[in-house]
Amino acid sequence: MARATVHDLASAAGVSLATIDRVLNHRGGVRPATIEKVEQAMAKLNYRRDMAAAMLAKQQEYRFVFLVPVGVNTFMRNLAGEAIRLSELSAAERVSIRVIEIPPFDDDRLAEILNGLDAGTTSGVAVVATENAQVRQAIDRLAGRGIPVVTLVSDVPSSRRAHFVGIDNSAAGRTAGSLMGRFLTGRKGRIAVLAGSMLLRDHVERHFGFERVLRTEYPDLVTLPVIEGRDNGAIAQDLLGKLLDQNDDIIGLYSIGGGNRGVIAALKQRNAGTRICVIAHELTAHCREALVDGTFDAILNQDPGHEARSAMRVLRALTDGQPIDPGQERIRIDIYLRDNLP
Amino acid sequence: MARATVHDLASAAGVSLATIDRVLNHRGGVRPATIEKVEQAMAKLNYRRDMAAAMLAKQQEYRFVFLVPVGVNTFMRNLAGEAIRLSELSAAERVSIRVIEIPPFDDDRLAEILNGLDAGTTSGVAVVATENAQVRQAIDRLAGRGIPVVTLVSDVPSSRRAHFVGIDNSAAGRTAGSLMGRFLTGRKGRIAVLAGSMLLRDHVERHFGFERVLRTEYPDLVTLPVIEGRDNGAIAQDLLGKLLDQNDDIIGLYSIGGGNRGVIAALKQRNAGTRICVIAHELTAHCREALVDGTFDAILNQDPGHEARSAMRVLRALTDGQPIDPGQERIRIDIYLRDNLP
DNA sequence: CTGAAAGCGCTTACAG
DNA sequence: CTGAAAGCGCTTACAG
Repeated sequence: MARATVHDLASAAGVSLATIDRVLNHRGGVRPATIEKVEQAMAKLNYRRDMAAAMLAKQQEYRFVFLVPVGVNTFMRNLAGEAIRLSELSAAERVSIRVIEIPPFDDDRLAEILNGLDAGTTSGVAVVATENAQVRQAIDRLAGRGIPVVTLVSDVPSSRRAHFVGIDNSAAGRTAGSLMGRFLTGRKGRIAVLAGSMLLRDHVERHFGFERVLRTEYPDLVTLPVIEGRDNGAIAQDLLGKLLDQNDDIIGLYSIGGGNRGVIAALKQRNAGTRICVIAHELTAHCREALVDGTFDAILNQDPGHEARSAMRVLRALTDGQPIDPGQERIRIDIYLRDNLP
Repeated sequence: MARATVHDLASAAGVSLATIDRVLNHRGGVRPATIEKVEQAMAKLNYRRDMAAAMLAKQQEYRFVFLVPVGVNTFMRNLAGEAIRLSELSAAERVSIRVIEIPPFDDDRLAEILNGLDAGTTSGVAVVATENAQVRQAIDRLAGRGIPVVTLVSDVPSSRRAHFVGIDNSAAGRTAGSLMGRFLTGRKGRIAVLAGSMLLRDHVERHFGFERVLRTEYPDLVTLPVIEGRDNGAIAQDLLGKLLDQNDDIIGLYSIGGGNRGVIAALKQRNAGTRICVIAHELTAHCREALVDGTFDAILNQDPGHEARSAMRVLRALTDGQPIDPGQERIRIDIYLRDNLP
C-alpha cells in the first residue's frame, strides 16, 4: 500500500483538498468538527506530508544572507568560501545564499548593513556578530520583523537571535588548558596568551576557560596578561616577539584568535617553536603546516563547512517552523594533532 | 527574472518537453544536432534542474538497508539507533531505511543476509562488514546487480563497495599513540593493548598506527602483545585483569575496541585508573563516565549520527548519479578530553 | 466555513 | 527520432 496523499485524506474525511490543506497548515477558518474529522483521517491513514511536493506547489524560495567579517583573517575567508560553495550546491533545492563581506571590527557598519536588509526579499540571516548595543538592536529588529537570525562563530546571547551556530568557546579554552597542562607535565614556567581582541565574546570565553583549568589544575603554569593582536599577523608578530624577548621563562603559548602567520614567524625567528608548547585555533593552511613541522603542538578547530551547512539547515527549519536536530547541529571542538589531520 | 524551467528550455530550443527530458537525463535516442540545441539553451538560460520536482514526478523512493552487528556492543547499538531515528526523520523525503541487526562475529550469517536482499526493493545497502571471502563476494554480487553498497565503520577495500563511511583507522591509532606518548612524557614503562579481534580490519589498522608512533617516537614506551576481548566486557575484564596482575610496570592502556565496561571494572578493582594512562574508543555512556572520573584520559570517537546520515546521503547520491561532497562526508576522528565533552 | 480547478517543474507512457 | 498530454502530491486564488 502506497503512502497516503491529500486525496486519500480528502475522501476519507469527506471534505475537499482545500480544507485538508487548511487544517494541515493550521490556516484557521475551519469548523472544529471538520478539523476533528481530518485529524482522524490523518491518524488512520498514517499520513505524512511530502515536503518536496509542498515546496514545489508553494514556489517556496529561501533567500538567506550570510554576514562574514573578512579581512586578513584566513578562517573567516574560509567560512565565506564555504558559504559561497554551499550557495551553488543548494541552488537545486531553491535556496539562495548571499554572502556579504563586512569589514572586521566595525560595529557601526555591521549594524548599518543589518538594518538595511530588505525584509521582503530576506528569509533569514546568519551573522558573525559582535557584542555591541547597535548590533544587538539590529538583530532584535530583524527578529521583530519575523526574520530569523542565527549567530555564527561568536554568539550574542542577550539578543533575540534564534540560534547560535558555533562551538562552546569556554569548553574550547578548557580543552586548550588541559592539553597544555598535560603536554607540559612536570615543567614549571609561564604561559603567554595572545587573543585577537578582548572585546570579542568568543575570545573572552576561550581565555576564561583556559585560565580556569590552568589555575585550578596546573598551578606550576602561570599565565601572563593577555596581549591583543587584532587577528592581524603583523601586530601579533610584533607583540608576541617583544613578549618573548622580555620573558625567557615562557614555555607555552595559547593563541586564541587569528594572526597565526605572525605567531609562527615570531616563534621561528627565535627558534622557539619546538621549545615552547603552542596551542592555536583554526586549521588554516599555515597552522596546518606549523603543526606538521612541530612549531604548533595542537590545533583546536571549528569546521567552517559544517558551520555554513548548519546555519543554512537551521535557517530553513526556522522559516518552515520545523524542528532542529540538536545532534546534527552541534558544532564540535575538533582537536588536531599531527596524526589526525584530514 | 525567475529561474528557467523545462518549458523555457523547450521553447528556446524549439523542441518538446519530452526531448528536453531525454537530453537532461541522457536517455539517448536524440539526434546530436538536437542535443546541441538543447545544451545551448541550457547554457544560455543558466538552467538548473529542480530536484524536488523531479523527485515528485518520478515517484522516486529510496529503500535503503543498514546492516549492523548489534550484540552487547554499545557503539553498535547507538549506530543502529541513529539509523532508526534517521529513518523516521527522512520519511518526509521519501527515503526508508530498514535496519537489520546481525549477530556479531558471524561472517556466514552476514553473507547470507546480503545475498538474500531483494534487488527489486533495495536501492542501496550500508553494511558494517568484515573482511571475509563470502562477505566480499556478497558485496560484489550486489554491486554487480547495480545496487550501491557502502561499508560502514570498518572497510573492505578489496570489494566493489562504492564508498567507505568511517574514520581513517590507522590515523586514529597514530593519534592514540601521540596522545599516550605526550601524556606520559618523561616516563618509562609498558603499554597494554586490548583489541576486540585482530580479524577486524579497523582494529588491526588502529593497532598498526599506534605501534608505529610508539616505536618511532616514544621508545621508552614498550607495548605488550595485543590481547583480544571480542568486544565483550566480561572477557575483556578477565584478560586485562590477568595482564595487569602479571605486569606491574604497565603505565598505559590502549583499548582499541569494545568491552570497555570490563576495562573500567578491571582498572577500578585494582585502583589503577589514575595511575595508568588509558585511551579508548567511542564515547558511549560508560566511557564518558570513566573520562569524567579520571579513569580514562582521552577517548577517540566516531560520531554514529554523522555516520548514519553520511551513509544515507552517499547512497542517495550514488543512486541518483549525483556527486558526493568529500568535505561533508569525511568522518572525523573526534578527540574527547574531559573538557570538550558534548 | 467550504469546494472545484488550475498550477508548481518535472517525468512518463503512448502515439507517431 | 520526436511530441502532446496526463500525472506526481501538494497549494492557491477564486467563487460561493
